[in-house]
Amino acid sequence: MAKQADSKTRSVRGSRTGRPIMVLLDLLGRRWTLRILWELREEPLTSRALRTACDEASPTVLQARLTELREAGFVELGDGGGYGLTALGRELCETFMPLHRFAERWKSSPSPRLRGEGRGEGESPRKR
Amino acid sequence: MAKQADSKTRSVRGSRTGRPIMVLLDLLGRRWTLRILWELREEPLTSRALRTACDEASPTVLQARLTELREAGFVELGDGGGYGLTALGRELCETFMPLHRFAERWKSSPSPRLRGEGRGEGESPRKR
DNA sequence: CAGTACGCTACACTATTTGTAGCAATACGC
DNA sequence: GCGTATTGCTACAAATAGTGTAGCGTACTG
Repeated sequence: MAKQADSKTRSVRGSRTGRPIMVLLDLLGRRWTLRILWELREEPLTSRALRTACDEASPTVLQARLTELREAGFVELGDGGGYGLTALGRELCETFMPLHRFAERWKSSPSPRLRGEGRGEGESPRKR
Repeated sequence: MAKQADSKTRSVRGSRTGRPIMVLLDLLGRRWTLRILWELREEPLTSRALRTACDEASPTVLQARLTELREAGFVELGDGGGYGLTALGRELCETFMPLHRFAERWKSSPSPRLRGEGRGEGESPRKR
């Protein structure tokens, strides 16, 4: 099925429009992708070190994500071994920096507790 | 689905540390999560409209993501029906705005073409 | 040569996502 | 009231993606 086209063109599920933001959103919305970028933000890591940093995620996915990220031009395999962000990848990562501050704020905010309001009225959350 | 604890506490795969950034990264690194936030950035949408906006994604995942996002306090179900971002969700979405610009720049940059450099092999293709 | 670390792959198993169908509750027109 | 349309939401089998463990081939070091 010729699954690999140019990583910017291939129409995976979640982005059939071809709009770059959608393709990017789809790429980043895969398991471990954001985490990998995050772990690589400071310094390059060897594949093994990256695996450790990512809570021992299975090498299968890591390898898959790393390949996608390399195709996208965000990550590269340094000649001495070890993965690092490209200039582009570093830019992308910068974009997520505010996320860290946001996460800190988020964890300390009160849990909204998901009320079944709207129209279910009263207090019957799941009765159907 | 009794497996839901507080969305900030539950230790899903990908975030066993409990560090908020990890939890957030894990939550956002699920399929459709980023897309949903993106589609909701302008105005609230009904579940059906959201589904249409997301290339007819299956209601199952959408519903799951929407619930997670509601538990996290990023999205809420308006009283008139229709999902919208909360103040917190809007903040989070702001964080991603630079992503749009980045995506545009990205699509027009040259494809790096993922060479199999690094170690020995000069041009052996990664066919499998 | 043995010992180690590297990038990467195989493969069986499990979890998540997809796609299609459909339900209950509300809102409108008649 | 009765149809009809829309809403949020769920069931469930099939497909896909991710997990976990093992191991390969290639450098390095001693």
